[in-house]
Amino acid sequence: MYSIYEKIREQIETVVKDAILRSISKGLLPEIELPPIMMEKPREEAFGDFSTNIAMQMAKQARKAPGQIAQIIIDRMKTDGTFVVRVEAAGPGFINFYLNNEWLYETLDLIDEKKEDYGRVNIGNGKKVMVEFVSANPTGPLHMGNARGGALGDCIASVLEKSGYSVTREFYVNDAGNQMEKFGASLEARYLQKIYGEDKIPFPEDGYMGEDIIDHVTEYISEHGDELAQKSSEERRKDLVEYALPKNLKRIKDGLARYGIHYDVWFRESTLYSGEIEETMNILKERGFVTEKDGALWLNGEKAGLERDEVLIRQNGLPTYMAADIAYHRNKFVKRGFDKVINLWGADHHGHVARMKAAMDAIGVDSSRLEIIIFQLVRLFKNGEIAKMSKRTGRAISLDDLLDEVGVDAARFFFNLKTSGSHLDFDMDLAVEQSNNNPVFYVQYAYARICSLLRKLAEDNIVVPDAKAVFKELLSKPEEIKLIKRLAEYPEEVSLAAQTLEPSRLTRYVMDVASDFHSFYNACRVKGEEENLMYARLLLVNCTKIVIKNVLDLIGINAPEKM
RNA sequence: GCGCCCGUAGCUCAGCAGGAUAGAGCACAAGUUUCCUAAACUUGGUGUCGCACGUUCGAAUCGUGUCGGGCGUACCA
Repeated sequence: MYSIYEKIREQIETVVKDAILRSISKGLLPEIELPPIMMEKPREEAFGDFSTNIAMQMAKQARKAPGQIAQIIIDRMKTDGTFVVRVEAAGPGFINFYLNNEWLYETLDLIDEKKEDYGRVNIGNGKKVMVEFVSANPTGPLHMGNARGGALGDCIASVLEKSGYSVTREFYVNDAGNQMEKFGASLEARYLQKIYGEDKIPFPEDGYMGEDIIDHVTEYISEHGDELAQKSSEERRKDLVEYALPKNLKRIKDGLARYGIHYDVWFRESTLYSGEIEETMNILKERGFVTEKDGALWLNGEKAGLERDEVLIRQNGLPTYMAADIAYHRNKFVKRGFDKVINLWGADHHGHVARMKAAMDAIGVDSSRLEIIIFQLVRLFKNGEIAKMSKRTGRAISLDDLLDEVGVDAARFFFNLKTSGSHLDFDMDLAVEQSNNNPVFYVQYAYARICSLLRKLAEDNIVVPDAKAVFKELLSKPEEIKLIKRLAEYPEEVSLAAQTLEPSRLTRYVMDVASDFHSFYNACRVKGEEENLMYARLLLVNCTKIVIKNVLDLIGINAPEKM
């Protein structure tokens, strides 16, 4: 068992199902096909600990009023040997269950037993899943979009790991194709401008405007001089790219490492050019998905279910980004055998989603195995004003800048505070504020407070007891009960975060844990209480510590023992 | 024009495999510390769920239309 919810769900399902079957056999309900019995937590505490809407689900088929059905079921319900102490029909036909506190005390046993594994669930069954994220162009520094995608992707990967999937984190390095051409052309232009003067050499219209390009050539010249001016353009670009690309990649790698992100695989686009793109194009040809026109090779839109045709191989013989990407995804699924692939793309790439999915079906890979998460872009706020970031204008606020200003914890926390679909305004002033306005501090403070309490008790040789040896039934104050209920939700939260691919719910969850803890702390003393009560509370405090730590570890945020 | 995302309290957002009086945090106001970290807690009001139709016993949640904001619509990536 990994979760008390699991146990309660089983109990309620069994009890309800048995009651329904008994009712049917007595002719009180018609013989119908049973809908799945859903257990939910009522919004209001007054509606019991858990409820089910099964009576309403059955109403149509059974041709009876939901309230009536609920009562029939309840009258035949046998709850011996379960947590359930009272059942009632309420509202439009809900069946509400009231539990004794035993399930809460078992929660503490479970947390104490599992410790850092509390919250681990198994919905993945070891399935191989890849999360590909950030995959920033190695033509410049990481920007805010990468920062959000990075925090999100890394946490999604962590949540899936906790949920029983075998996870690979991957970064796709676009070290080939058109943008490398543009990168080379941009470097070359800046190089020649340095030597002959800015007004003498035009900068390519679609070149990379960033300061970093200039920095590269400045460094290059100081290390290697200006003899490249004499060489051919082709050679010049090649040398400059070979100089700058590894530097950019290292910077990206270091920046992400600082951000707490470590990849299993850095996959280079260039490796696809020695056969795999061609192979993939041949498969598309064989399956009849391509047409040739105007000297180019196209993906047939009509056949693939797209609005229009898409170029795969240009007139000049070079594959498009899309051709490489199809080959890349074929590599993920076919060559490397991932059951499921999750890609994180910024909103500016959403147009590519339908095309990639269609392309997967076209090469014979079920496109439902490819999940693409589109996250909305970020607006950075500082001093109440929008702080612009743009790789093109050269006035970019990079990931490094952000981390310098707000730190890793705040960045990761804030980027995981909202659902990926929501537009995100990042308030840099709030992120560094050391007050209760700042949710990062709020949560970390709760943890530090717990650690401090434990230290104080340890000074008097009072240590956390074994859960089994504690009189847990002494925990009965509203603040204690509320906190334990919250802790009991954790595995469920992990499971939901994995299913919806929304780690933001864990960030919000840990804020709730912190809040419930602070309330408990203000209402209940530990040190100095009667011994049995003190140990019971001490156990609860330590369980809270375990849960907060587990969540913070999961989302990659520091849990400070002192603040 | 077409496509995708978003529109819920003054602000930032949850809720959206339809279900019980729509929730948090912030802001604002008043209180709480001889006591384990007051970076904390307690109490207080707020909503045409963008708008309009439709499906349903029941819609913030599903469908259609519409308005507003963002993004996309290249032989760019």
